[in-house]
Amino acid sequence: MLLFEDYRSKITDDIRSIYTDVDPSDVGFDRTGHADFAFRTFRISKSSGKKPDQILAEVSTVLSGRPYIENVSLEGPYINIRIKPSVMLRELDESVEIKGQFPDTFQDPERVSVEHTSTNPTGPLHVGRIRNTLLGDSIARILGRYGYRVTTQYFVNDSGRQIMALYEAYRRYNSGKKPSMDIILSGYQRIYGEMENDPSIENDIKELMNSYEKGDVELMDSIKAIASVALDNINTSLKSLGVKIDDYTWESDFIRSGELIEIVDSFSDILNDEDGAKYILNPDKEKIFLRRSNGTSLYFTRDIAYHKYKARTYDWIVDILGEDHKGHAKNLQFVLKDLMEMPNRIDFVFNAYVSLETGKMSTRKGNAVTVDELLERTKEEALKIVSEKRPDLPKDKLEKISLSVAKSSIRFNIIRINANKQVVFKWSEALNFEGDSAPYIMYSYARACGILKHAGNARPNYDDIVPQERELIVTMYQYPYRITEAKDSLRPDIIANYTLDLVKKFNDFYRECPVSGSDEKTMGKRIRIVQIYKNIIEDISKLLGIELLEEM
RNA sequence: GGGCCCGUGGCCUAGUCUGGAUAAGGCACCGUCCUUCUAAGUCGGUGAUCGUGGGUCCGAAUCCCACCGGGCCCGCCA
Repeated sequence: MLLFEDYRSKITDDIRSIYTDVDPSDVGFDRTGHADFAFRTFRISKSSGKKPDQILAEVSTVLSGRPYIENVSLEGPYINIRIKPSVMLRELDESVEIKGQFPDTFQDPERVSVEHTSTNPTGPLHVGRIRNTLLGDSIARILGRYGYRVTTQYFVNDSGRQIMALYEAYRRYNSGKKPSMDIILSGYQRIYGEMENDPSIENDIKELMNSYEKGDVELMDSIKAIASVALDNINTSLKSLGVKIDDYTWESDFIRSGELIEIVDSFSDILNDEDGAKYILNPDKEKIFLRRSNGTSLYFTRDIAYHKYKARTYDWIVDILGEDHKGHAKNLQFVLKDLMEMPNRIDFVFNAYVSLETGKMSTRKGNAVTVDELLERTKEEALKIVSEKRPDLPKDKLEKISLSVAKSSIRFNIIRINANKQVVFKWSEALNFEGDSAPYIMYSYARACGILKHAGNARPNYDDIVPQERELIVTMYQYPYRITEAKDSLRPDIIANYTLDLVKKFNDFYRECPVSGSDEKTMGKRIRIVQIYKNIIEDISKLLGIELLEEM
């Protein structure tokens, strides 16, 4: 959990001590610039018959006794509440100075698993997939920041039909050659083309699945070896964006262990049969198949086993899935919660698809922008720009800056959009580093570093706060509320959009409030403000995967 | 046919959960500011029937209903 002075709760509690029936949603941050907090009196006026100025008098009586309240005033039907900026600044400063961060985190014992990516190892990671990756990675980081003990998970498919096709392709076309991503991918694309005219392929795949399911260890190992080549390639791409997976689980592990058979057997009471295939019914009377008629297992059953595995270690299971998995997730939820009565909290986060202007992305059809390609081109573009802007810097520094800009931009552009919105990938947007972008944030950080480099020493001071300072302080103060919101709704885009708002406030401050050269009291105050800002941007950068630079 | 998601200036996005003060940013376009801590920045301007039509409410981008447009799903695939 997060530790900080929660004025919103305090104010809400005070108001509710007078009007017990007040709706907490009537007390909140004001977004219109009238105050810090606003209390809407409509409902209380109606229920109590009191006029707004009577309500103001009563609310003022309670709130004016609080040391953090600056003033309480009435504007139409709104009671506007302002917090003393010096108190907020002191709160921020002491947290940063003493705890090293604002807000401070109290380590929660609860353990959380965040599964993301889990893409089939059949080809290089592409732009359509990393939306899932980056969502999951940021969610994991946000939950960790909030205080949970978080582990990221990747479920590796080395058992499905697609992987058998991949392996069969390698065996037919490239047997004996050292497997590489190119060889694997081209074979995979080729076999789906030839399958239509050559029924022997289908038969061979079926045969492979049978041997596999019977526990042919040699076959399992061979397939795992091929899948590993693709997985290594994917992992290299993940690493290039700063994504780390803590735990890989292979689907084949549950076949080897015999657990899948136990799971199907455990449903014997409600199991139905269709030509030897086994299924159960969901509440909508739709069939959920658990085993094929030829006895081989299905992804759904392997996923049950995987979730049983996760439930042994984690209190809270979070799965990031493509929106095409909504049906799968609904059924999984039904089986785990209703049938197996799993007590763990389970949440699914869905991401809508990223398409190209030319249509859908597909590994099989070779119609996709890979992560490596995206990173390469973005880096080139960044290098062009930074070389123009900073001809004074040496080559290696320019390279370093462009790489950080590229990684950060890619992550930020994807993460700042609400996950259930469909996205069309456009190079013109990916290569734009102006406006609402990662470099905008990074640049403001570099400016903050510049200020601190130029400023001298001065004793901290919290007095005589001017409007631009106040706006920045209030926005920084809101940070823990935004972390909490993002954690509750599992939405990193909330943090991304908050950050843009925060940077704008910092830019206003930067323009209007010189630090070095100002009198000692003013400088003492502004150095503290800049240091807090720097600290919060550093904190946020870890949540969003932005690589900050002291100069750029 | 059934289910889920999305629709906000020319383009992209926030706000929708929890209804409330002038609908907030960015791109593009026009104009401004580098003798002061980095101009990847700043300030100002043009530009929005919040998909359409009903309804609820003192009050609707936000809630309800219908419809339209786009996406996804409805496999013994994953």
